[in-house]
Amino acid sequence: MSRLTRDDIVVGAGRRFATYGYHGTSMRDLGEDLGILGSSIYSHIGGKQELLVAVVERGAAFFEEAASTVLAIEAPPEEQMRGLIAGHIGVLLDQRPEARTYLTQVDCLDKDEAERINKMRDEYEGAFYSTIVAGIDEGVFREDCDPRLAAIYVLSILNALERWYDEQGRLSRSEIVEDMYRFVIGALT
Amino acid sequence: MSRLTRDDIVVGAGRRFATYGYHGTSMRDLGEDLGILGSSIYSHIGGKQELLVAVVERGAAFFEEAASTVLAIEAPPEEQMRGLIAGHIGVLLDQRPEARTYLTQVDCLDKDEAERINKMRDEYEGAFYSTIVAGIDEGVFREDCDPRLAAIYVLSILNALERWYDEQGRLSRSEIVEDMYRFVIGALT
DNA sequence: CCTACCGATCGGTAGG
DNA sequence: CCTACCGATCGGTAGG
Repeated sequence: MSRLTRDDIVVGAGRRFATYGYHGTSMRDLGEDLGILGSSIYSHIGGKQELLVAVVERGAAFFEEAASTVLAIEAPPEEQMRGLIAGHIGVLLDQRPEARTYLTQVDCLDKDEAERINKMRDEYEGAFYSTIVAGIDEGVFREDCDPRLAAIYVLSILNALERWYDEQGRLSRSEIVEDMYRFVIGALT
Repeated sequence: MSRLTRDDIVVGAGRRFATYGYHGTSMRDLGEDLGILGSSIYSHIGGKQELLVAVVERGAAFFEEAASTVLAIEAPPEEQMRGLIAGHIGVLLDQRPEARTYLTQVDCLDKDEAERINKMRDEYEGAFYSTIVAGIDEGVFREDCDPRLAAIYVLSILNALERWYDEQGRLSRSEIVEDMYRFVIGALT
């Protein structure tokens, strides 16, 4: 049993926040998960709010990295969209606590922090938006479609996955990617 | 200033729960909104949890009523889907506090209540599922589409609306209905 | 990372 | 619906 690091605390906080929400988590709950007292957490971090910021930032970073990896490779819009969908689902399922906290606990952040995170979210949404616009410009996607709304729709489908997907269920991860890709491409073409 | 009814309390609770969440709302906060003391609320209801149940039940009932109104009218699957989309958006925007609480605070319910509400949600989802299956059977919707997943996707798009739609924004309600309908029908056909 | 606390706030009750 | 509380729990600190 060695001492915990700040990262250990942030990871533990992510798990709690994802399951019980920010307001549903006490520092004593979190301490119990980590095997220390609630008051001991304060030797690693400044406060509960700082912990939420750290978790949400990790979540945002995972999504951004996935998107920039996809956008770095030159590919037709359809393939880029497939990559964005696969990447998003990967983050959602591999980094579930951070992803979920990022998606559901943003309005527990202080005003300034919430604004910063929402800007990051808008940038990420931009990856989907640009891909759709490129598809329209190249004539492979329908023209009678508002790309800004379409980007929101695609992300809505993706983000909801975390609420219903069961890793032990009948559908594999790649089946989900394939089904969502077909649905989205069907809507866009 | 006449005395408040139980319904007044439930409506007020819906507003608070929708904005700050169940755990982010104290009985004193709620009392302040209503112009009474937190402790006075207990002359109308048994406890905070009972209040959440009442709000969430109202939310579920609004959606169910909208769906059964649509399904009561015989119509081709495409038109039925348009009705379900319009009805869902209507509830989401006209009953925003209850709808939002229903969509986001279910896991703050005690286990038995949560299960009951989730069954209601599944039934509601069934309206979308049946419509999609009918469309496939009649040959107007694509066959290579999992109707169970498609129903989830459509509801995912609809439910997310509450997070981004601005009543004062550039898009009218009927424009949203039309755009979502076109996206969904594009994906299903 | 623990001991020993702090003031504030929580959901809720008794009695009127 | 208010007064006057209750015990429990909250986020957080001082000092080691």
